[in-house]
Amino acid sequence: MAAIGRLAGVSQVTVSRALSDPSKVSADTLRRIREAIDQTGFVPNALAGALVSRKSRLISALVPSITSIVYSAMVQAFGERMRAKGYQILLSETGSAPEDEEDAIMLHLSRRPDAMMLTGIHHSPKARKVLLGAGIPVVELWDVTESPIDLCVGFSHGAAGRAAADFAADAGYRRAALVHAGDERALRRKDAFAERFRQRTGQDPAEINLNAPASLGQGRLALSRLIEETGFGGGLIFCSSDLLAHGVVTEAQARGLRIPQEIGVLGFGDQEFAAHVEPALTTLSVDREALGRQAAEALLCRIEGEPIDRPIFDLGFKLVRRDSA
Amino acid sequence: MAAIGRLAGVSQVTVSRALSDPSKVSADTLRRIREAIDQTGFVPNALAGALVSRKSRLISALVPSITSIVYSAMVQAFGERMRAKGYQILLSETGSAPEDEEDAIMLHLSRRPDAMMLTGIHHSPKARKVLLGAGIPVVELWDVTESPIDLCVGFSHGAAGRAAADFAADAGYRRAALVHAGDERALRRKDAFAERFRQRTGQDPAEINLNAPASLGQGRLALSRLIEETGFGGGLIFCSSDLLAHGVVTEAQARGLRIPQEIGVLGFGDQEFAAHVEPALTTLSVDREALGRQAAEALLCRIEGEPIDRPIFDLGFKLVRRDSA
DNA sequence: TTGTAAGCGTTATCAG
DNA sequence: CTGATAACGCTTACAA
Repeated sequence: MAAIGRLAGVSQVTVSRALSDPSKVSADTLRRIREAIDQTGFVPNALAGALVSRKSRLISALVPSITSIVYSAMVQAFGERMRAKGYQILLSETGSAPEDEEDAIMLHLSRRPDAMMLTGIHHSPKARKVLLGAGIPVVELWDVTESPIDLCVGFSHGAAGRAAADFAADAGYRRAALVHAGDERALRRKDAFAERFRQRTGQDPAEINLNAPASLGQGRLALSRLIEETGFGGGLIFCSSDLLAHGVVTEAQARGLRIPQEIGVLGFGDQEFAAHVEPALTTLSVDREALGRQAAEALLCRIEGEPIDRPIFDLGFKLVRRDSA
Repeated sequence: MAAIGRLAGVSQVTVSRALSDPSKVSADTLRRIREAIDQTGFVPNALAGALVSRKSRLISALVPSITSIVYSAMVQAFGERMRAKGYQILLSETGSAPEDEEDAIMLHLSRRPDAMMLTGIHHSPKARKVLLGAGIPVVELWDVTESPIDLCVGFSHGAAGRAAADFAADAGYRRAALVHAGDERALRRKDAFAERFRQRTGQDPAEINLNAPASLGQGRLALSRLIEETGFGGGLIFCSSDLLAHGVVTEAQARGLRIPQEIGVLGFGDQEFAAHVEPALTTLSVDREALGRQAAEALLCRIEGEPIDRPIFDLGFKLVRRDSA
């Protein structure tokens, strides 16, 4: 900046002002500064700016995985809103291990983000403590709790599981099976489903825990295992994601099983393809974009010091009935 | 750090050393410093460190979209390798407009990343200039060129299109159609396919430009339009992504068209589901993880000052013949 | 509207 | 092994 100032015949501070608030500088000075910048290809150092102003304009975001459309669509909406407000996103994948999340949190905090977005409401005690001490707004996503670190935006997985079980019972299914990828929130939906389904029908659902990232191939595998290992002969299959549900549908068709007559398939997420699969997937719809947008909005309020009446945002879910169940 | 030093009875500099290179500090001092850090919940300020050391340990990555598995899988592999080496990823979506990319580049550069990853080899002249001036390693992904900004890792889209056309001609297809989402690299594959197919068969392929993000629904729409608008009656359909191909397959089945007897479907990418679709997709396979890993490796070499004999990495592609064509 | 001075929290350098 | 001192490149007072 000092060099630019010399070229434009002004001091370094004036260059700083021209860049951060052009209205504070005379039109002529501004023009000369702009020229000097164009000539030299000067790029201001945001590190130095953040250091002294204590505002990094950086938001950190921690998600289990970016290859899952579930999280990437949410981060996309989150990032879009943040970018519109002049913030950049520092994104990290944390996997599913809590200790990895803790490391990632420390690393992110060292960059002094203006706010942080976390996935889920389960964090190590140290992570919680450090986050509280950082004094920045924090939003926890994909779940709701009465005791968030700061803010939370999500929905109740217990309620989602019960809604799925009620749908199954109401639709007359007497048997059910649960297919899931082993992620913590999916487990809670599954447990809630099992409990409610048992109450309603007296039957225990069969269960396949894939312990692997959800994929079409895993979904096909799940139906095969369900039939071969548990002797599943028909009923409703509640999958922890639409991708698994799509796999189950594909495998059912390959085996000549009729959907929904012989087996019903209930997905989760209402991803783009759900409506276009043949037969179209019945699924629990979650608005991932709304989740991301609302999280951004809430953080922005906190950053700008606006009051928030209730830090818990329950965005709910919707059961979308199509043709697979 | 000064406060930690006071607690541990040492100077601020010693604290800095204990953190950056524990071997430079006596065991006893280290222990006292660690204790003080645990007590206070101190998190070092990487902004200040980066400012003075001129090493931010930040790598910026620019991709068109993170919701496309094509890019997210690549970024995942890239990020994994970088994280293992102690770097963090500053990720931004640039969309497809070159001027947005230019803005994103400036913004990223202001954070003084140690290296930068770009998607594609087409950038605005100003972007090129600024990048060259930044003096950091740059890798361009998903394409190869004889004149990269610094490094490039990818494959030839022209060769891919020609390989697809040769496959079609060799397999005896006399008619072909092209379905694509309008992205620049897909257009080059398509053009190369069209030219080669014309040479080989004397026929011009029909074409559907969806001008929308690839999705299962868009793939179904594409086949409908192909049949209704162009009167497509059979032949090979070359899709710009597996997702579109999956949509075409789904729509064909819904219409009772037999694959590959009546229409052949050739995808692009070899995504996870390609092998599990019914019928399994024949596709051009691109190793996205290898792309990300190789890009990381090349940047790491540059950062560490190791010599690179040839800055152009052509990772190629493979035609995987399955059942859809 | 512009300039001066101070300082953000580190690392690098040199000395002991 | 440890400490003092000087940057790094900005923003924030405060003064002119």
